[in-house]
Amino acid sequence: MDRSHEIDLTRIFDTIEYPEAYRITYLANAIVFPAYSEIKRDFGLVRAEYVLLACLSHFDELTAQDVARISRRPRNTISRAVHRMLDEGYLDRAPDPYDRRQSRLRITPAGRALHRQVADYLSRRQDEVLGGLTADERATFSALLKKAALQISTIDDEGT
Amino acid sequence: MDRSHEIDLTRIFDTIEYPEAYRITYLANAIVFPAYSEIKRDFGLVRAEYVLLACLSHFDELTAQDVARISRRPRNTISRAVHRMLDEGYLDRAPDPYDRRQSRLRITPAGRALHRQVADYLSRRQDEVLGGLTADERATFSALLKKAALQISTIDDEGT
DNA sequence: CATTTGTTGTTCCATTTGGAACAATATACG
DNA sequence: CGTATATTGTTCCAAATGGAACAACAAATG
Repeated sequence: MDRSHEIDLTRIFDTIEYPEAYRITYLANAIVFPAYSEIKRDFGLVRAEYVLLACLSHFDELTAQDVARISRRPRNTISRAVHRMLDEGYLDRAPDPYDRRQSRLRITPAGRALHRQVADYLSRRQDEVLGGLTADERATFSALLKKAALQISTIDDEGT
Repeated sequence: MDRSHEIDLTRIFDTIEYPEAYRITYLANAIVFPAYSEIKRDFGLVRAEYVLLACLSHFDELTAQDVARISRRPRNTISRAVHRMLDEGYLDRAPDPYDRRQSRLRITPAGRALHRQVADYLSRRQDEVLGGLTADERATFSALLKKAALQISTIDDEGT
């Protein structure tokens, strides 16, 4: 416990030029990093891998490209994750009869079970971090997060 | 514009097991990634580097360790960033007379100028993403983000 | 004071990462 | 129909990344 020069390191939350962006990324890091380390340690899963499992747990059939779009991650990282998860038996892949470039991915029961465990780690950390909010605050927060997140899909799809 | 199977990719915002965590990281990615790419392209700065500049723009003297704590990034990445920014003349470093393990870092005017440019990229993207919120919503959102962010400092410092 | 324990900044190394280019396939358009 | 353009999944490669170990120094403990 040095605290020798004793500065308030949280002051930057107010003074930074992009306060919301800063706080959002700060929160994201604070939630995801610790959980991510545990997940890697306990299950050997890399980020793109559990993202893939999460997506396939909530859509019953997706292409790799779909996953990339949902998760906003580069296609090649998803491609790698797909191979790995196929090898481990967490995924099934079937060629799309109508478009031979792509394949349709599905999660297996084993994959789903793994996802549930991983999701627990993230939920726990999420609740820890948001534990300081009242139920009302949290509901409001959650709703605003959703609104902002949906806004992005609007912005970034408009070029399409 | 294929949209061949036409799925609503945003459905996962509601069905995911950790909705707030998911939305937060989604927002963080959506804001930071595009800005980050531009910053790398236009200024050749890597993430730890502009984080370092941001910290030093808002505290007039910090050690590398302080920066690591503020930014929640591993010390070695900060160490690298310090060397690079020193070489480029964006930083000054002076040995701490009271503790010869550490040095005191300060930003130079050139560093500050660079930070301002970088900050613009992030502000712009932030405002784009949050553009869908009303002024009231945004104020509420900002306050809740801050509260949650501060909560983290509490949680994670308690072991100290 | 001596020894143990903790901290800082750094280097080393293996892994992860994402951009770019690619072949295969599909779509658009003359 | 045939040629140009776009899309999908993949491989290649260079770069960024973070954990672990390290030396130098400081603080705590007996």
